[in-house]
Amino acid sequence: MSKRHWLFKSEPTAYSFEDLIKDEVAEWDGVRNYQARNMLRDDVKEGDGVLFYHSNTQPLAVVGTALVVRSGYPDHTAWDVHSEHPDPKSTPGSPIWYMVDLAPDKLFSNPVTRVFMMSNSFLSNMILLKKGTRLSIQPVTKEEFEEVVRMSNSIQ
DNA sequence: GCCAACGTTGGC
DNA sequence: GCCAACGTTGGC
Repeated sequence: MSKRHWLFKSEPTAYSFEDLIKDEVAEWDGVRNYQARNMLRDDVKEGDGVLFYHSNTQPLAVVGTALVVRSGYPDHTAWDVHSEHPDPKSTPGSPIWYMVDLAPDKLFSNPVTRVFMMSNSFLSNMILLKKGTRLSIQPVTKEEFEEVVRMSNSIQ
């Protein structure tokens, strides 16, 4: 089983990369989209690499990398009526929603902006850069992951 | 099972 | 603030 790579979106006003650094480990809870759920439940594994992207902000950018430190497990906030995203249909006995745990890896000294990424033809197949995609958990290739890291290092 | 209405995401 | 692109809901 080789390591996979992902891109996780987060609105920094809700949860930023700085928050992740402060917290050291975060339960990536609250994902309520079936496509993203399936990846969290089945495919996102401990040790996988994550590009951490800030959405709905300025500048839009990948701001660092993170590591998956726990593979998919049931999102217990779903059956907590006081949580941000309760779902009464999900129960401990038959969970619907899943999450993983993330830890920060590298904070980019220079964020890789969406505009910069769009200028790089190597990244043209990234789901993030396609029009209208709202998926908050996305697979990226090893090459795309490494290219974004390289772009960050290339910025003066 | 279809599809219109509605709500949300998120770039611009 | 606008609106395109989706996902979900619910009437039929």
